[in-house]
Amino acid sequence: MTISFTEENYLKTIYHLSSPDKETVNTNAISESLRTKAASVTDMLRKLAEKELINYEKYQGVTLTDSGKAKAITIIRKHRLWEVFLVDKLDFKWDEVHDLAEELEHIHSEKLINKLDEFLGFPNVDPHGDPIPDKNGVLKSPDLVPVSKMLVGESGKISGVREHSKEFLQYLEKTGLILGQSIMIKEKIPFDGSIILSMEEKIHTISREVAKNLLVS
Amino acid sequence: MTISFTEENYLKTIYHLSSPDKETVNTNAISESLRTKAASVTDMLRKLAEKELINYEKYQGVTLTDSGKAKAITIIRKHRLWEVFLVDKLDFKWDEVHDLAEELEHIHSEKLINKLDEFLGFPNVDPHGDPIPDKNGVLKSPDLVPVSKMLVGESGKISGVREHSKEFLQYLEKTGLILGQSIMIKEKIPFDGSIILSMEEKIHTISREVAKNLLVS
DNA sequence: AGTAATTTTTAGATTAGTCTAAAAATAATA
DNA sequence: TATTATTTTTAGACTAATCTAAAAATTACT
Repeated sequence: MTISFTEENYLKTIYHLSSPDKETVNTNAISESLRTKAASVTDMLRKLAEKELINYEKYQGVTLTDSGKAKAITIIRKHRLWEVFLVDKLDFKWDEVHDLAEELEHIHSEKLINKLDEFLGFPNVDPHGDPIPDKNGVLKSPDLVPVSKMLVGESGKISGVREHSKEFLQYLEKTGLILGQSIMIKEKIPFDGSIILSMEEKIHTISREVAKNLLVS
Repeated sequence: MTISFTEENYLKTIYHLSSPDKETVNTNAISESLRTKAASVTDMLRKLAEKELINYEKYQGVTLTDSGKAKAITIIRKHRLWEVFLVDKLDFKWDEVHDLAEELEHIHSEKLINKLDEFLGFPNVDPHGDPIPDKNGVLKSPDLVPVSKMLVGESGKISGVREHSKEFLQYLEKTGLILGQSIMIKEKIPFDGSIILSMEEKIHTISREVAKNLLVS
């Protein structure tokens, strides 16, 4: 069964929008995420259901079937491996690779991706700290916590981000809050949720928004 | 101006079908090469002419404009660089990379391709001996001659192929007629055009068809 | 529970790329 | 040159993915 570029994007989006606790994803969420209209989403959902890639009941939202989930995970694997390639081998910056990987993830060749995996040394995470599914679709996600959830006095290592926009990543880069850095929470401001932390002997203040999107282990 | 995947394929095909002596390409040649119907080609030609990528007069065939040619060369550059990557870095065989490169050549990023070029050490030719245009679209084609044109007693180094099918490349591989080998013409059989040559002290016979598609320098 | 607000779906249209069948132009040949 | 054969184009239709506008279903709120 062939699966189009567009269908792949829908599957990936549904995968990203579903969480372990609330698996079902609704039409509007998908349309927002893909910047299409809800009506277009409905059409596509019918098509994906036809192909048994999703479970779909009118007005009730969707979940991925096993085969749909497998497809989505393959795409994510490809996306993240390409990101590693771009950063590690071609010297791209971590804030430059997302859009390119969105294109590369649709190249159809299992052999290619497995050889790329090997070439890169079977990496476990991509440049943003996101885990890379293995050849069999197994994804072991290290459990990371957002800085916003840490308590005063706790420390940890920056290990991932929840938001992949260029703006956010460039801000982190500029501030020095990059993967691998150790931080310690000094103070939490109740008023606006901003957080004061120390890193390499220096003091930094980050907003609640940033704290929520920065993950430590 | 955006240019679609399909439009790119038409440009590339037109480029490949035009030769220095007979630049204009006709509808049927394109439709055969792309395995579409002539009617579809006509539609697309109108569109490409509209975008000033080709010169098109009804019933008179087409030529590429400068901008169309530049686009075609960029695609060919990408194709060939990806082939080098696949063979040199990922250990693909030279007969496995064509179709994959056909997909990869449509990834849109000048930065990517220039970084890839650098990563590969600015190669001059792809795994089949085809020259790789540089960043500015300059393509210096080493002039190769088909084995079929060589005279008895002449020798040369295998440096390219005219045909990229898996079948042909696998045949060459099996026979040992690979790039870099030195050969010497022993005899040419007038009856069927087949050629007897020596390579590494051994004698090989190749058909006219093979001789026409194997290039030496 | 009944009404209002929101979400989702249907209906009908559009664009890109393709197709078949038939018409028109060009090329080949008697 | 007249006729035939070939090539190319037009006309009209189809599919995938999208859209807008309106209808239907669900959810939220008195």
